[in-house]
Amino acid sequence: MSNPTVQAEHAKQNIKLAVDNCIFTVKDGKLFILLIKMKSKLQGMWALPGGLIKDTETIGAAAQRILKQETGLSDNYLEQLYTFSQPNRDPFARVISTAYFALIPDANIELKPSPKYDDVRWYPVKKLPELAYDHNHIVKYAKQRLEWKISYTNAAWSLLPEKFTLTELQKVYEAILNKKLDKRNFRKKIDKVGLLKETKQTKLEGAHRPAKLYEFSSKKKKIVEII
Amino acid sequence: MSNPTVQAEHAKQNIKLAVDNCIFTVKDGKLFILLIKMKSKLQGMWALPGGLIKDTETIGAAAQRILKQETGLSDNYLEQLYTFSQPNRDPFARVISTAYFALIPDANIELKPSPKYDDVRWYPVKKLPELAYDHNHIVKYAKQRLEWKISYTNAAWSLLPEKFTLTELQKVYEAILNKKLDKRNFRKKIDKVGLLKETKQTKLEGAHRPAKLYEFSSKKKKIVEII
DNA sequence: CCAAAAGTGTTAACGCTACACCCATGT
DNA sequence: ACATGGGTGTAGCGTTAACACTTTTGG
Repeated sequence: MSNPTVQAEHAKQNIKLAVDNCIFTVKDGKLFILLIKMKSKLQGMWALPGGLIKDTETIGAAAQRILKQETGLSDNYLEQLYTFSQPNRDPFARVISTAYFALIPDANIELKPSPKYDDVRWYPVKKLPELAYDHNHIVKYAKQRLEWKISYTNAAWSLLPEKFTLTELQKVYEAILNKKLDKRNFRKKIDKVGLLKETKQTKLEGAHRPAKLYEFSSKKKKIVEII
Repeated sequence: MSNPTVQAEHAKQNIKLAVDNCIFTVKDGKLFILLIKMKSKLQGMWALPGGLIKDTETIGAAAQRILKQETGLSDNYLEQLYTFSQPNRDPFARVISTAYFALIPDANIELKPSPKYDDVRWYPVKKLPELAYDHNHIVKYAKQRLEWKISYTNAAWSLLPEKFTLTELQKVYEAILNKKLDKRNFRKKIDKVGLLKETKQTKLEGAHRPAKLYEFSSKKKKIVEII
């Protein structure tokens, strides 16, 4: 550190670095996002689950750590979204936050509210409350990315259980894109992409023909035009 | 700051925040990136121009400030790329860096090496030297994004002067995508997108038919499938 | 008149969209 | 037998990719 200018700049900087997670799931054909209810600062407001990163971890690792804390899940689709840096985004300190977004399968997950928060809940993204900080803005950004991801990559797979029917898959797409899709055309495309394989099992649910169950032939992330 | 946990975390964090710019241009049908030669730390190595962000500015503003310092240019296409956070990416301190990328028009720009650096140069991206920190990695990432941008948005316009010929435009695409394009199909697509308007001027250059000059009918950023 | 880049249309293959009926099951 | 969602094919249209010759200029 022989350069005094750099040293001076270093000394001056007084900024904290955080991560905020946009954790999505689809349930009953509706898109949900995980929110927490804040204690202490901004008490009672809903916000994205997040936290400061540690000196020795990457931001991605921090996001994963927090995802696991909130949902118990690991090894999911998790992707850096954007770094938000408005100086006044946090009224209490200069905090720059890197947002991540994660997709988790239909969540009959035991949410375990950590002592850090007053509550944890899945909120339908169509009717979000006013969130703390710039989190409404972050969620808006995340929704756009999600739409893109689901249309152009195989990320949808992360929202489904191990085995699923084609109708369930289609419902995931419809929930995220917020529009109806044609059943036959949808199946043609899925078939063309060729990432699914039939299982011998079927799913019987209600008074109608049982549906074939499918699984992924590979779980690698791919860029594939789907819709 | 009533929560002692948060306070403790705050107190512990010892991370600096920087920005690194990937500034591209196309010259003579080749893609270039702006690099600086380092003084002091890692002396003699080439690196992306960057610097620490200030307590009162956004990261984007920092990127713009640095772009202006290096090239004198402002008001260009400038976009956040990714935030790189490997704990060991900077051997001297924990520095997390948000990379930006910028496109500037064919650069007969007076590069003014700031006293911070030993040299500033345009490097052809096809033969980059080994760069400082994780900058080779950042550039790789930036190249991918650039390919995508040029294919699916009107970002190419940022690489051209006010008025330009269709062949010049095509050369920009060919340089970035690193492949030849069909002249007639290219022009059909450009025409369909409808963002250009003819001027009455032509450009005469060498012993052949002069080319019509075009300009943009709008400079707004748009998402448009082009190639 | 020759060299060099500018400019210009057509055809064939492919992909996308719209659309309607039979199937397997539970009650 | 009927109600419910599962499952399947085709025709028309638009988009893309491949391809070659004429035009305008300077030398």
